[in-house]
Amino acid sequence: MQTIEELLESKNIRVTAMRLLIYKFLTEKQIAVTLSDIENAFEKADRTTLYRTVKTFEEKDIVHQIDDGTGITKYALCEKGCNCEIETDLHLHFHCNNCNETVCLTEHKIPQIKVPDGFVSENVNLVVKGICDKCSGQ
Amino acid sequence: MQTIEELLESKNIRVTAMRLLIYKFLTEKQIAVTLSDIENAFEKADRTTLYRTVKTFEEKDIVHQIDDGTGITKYALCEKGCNCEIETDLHLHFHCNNCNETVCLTEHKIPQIKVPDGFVSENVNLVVKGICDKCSGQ
DNA sequence: AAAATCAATGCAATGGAAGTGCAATTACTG
DNA sequence: CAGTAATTGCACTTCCATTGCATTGATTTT
Ligand SMILES: [Mn+2]
Ligand SMILES: [Mn+2]
Ligand SMILES: [Zn+2]
Ligand SMILES: [Zn+2]
Repeated sequence: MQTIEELLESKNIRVTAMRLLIYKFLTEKQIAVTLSDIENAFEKADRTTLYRTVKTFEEKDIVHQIDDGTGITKYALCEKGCNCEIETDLHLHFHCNNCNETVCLTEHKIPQIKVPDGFVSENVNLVVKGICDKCSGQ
Repeated sequence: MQTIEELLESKNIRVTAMRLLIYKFLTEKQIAVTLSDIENAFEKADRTTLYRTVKTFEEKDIVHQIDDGTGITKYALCEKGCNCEIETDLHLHFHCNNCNETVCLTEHKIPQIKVPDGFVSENVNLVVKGICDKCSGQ
């Protein structure tokens, strides 16, 4: 089991207090978060720093971006061993219309999607919307 | 075959010159369009009018909104007989990474997606990204 | 037909999120 | 410890979406 410090170093990211805090925040959240969520959690820090930290994490495949259709970009930690870099880590995302939370369903891979002749599929974004387990009350 | 006027009236939308023009524009375009696209096509008209016209069309299930991941909302005419209102008209959308165009693949229905116990699926957004037929050169 | 009513349009302004330039600060290197 | 490079904070900008309000235009009522 590697520490967060070790993880960051292994990805060639300098360890800073801010980065450790944000990484920890992301691990504790079980859902995808917006930049505003992070802002609210770290009111002392500057928005830009938080923004750039997340962008750094994204470049280094520590988090992946999620477009759940709300119009606001969300981020979630990548699973260990995920292959974000080859854009083939195609798990689906679930957005709850009730609580507005979005979760990664990493177990649920996206099925092969057929496209018409002449079209070349490189990447797929699949978001299921509905009621999450917490809100459906079971 | 009903005229555009008849279609609008059947949906309880007042027929105006602007609405006829925008509807016609949408039928001529074979791809999903942004508000800016419409703006450029109607430079004499005010952006707000165009915006509200499209919103009206959307409410009345004449167009549907498409989130193709570019961050800019696009719109396309609904097929006749589509069931946007019950959110079960689940065709997929294709976004070309080369020409940046997005098309409805209305023939390609979205397969049934399994979600974990406790989750209730109400709607699915599926966007395939890659190279379109025009750009793949075949 | 004129008055009254209601919807559509145009203009101006706002809000929210994303992104950038630059200076100040902090961390690393020798 | 000095020099260098990366990180952080502040201010500013851009872009798209959205709203308030006055004006114009169309429809209905008398
Ligand atoms: Mn995910
Ligand atoms: Mn479509
Ligand atoms: Zn929920
Ligand atoms: Zn193309």
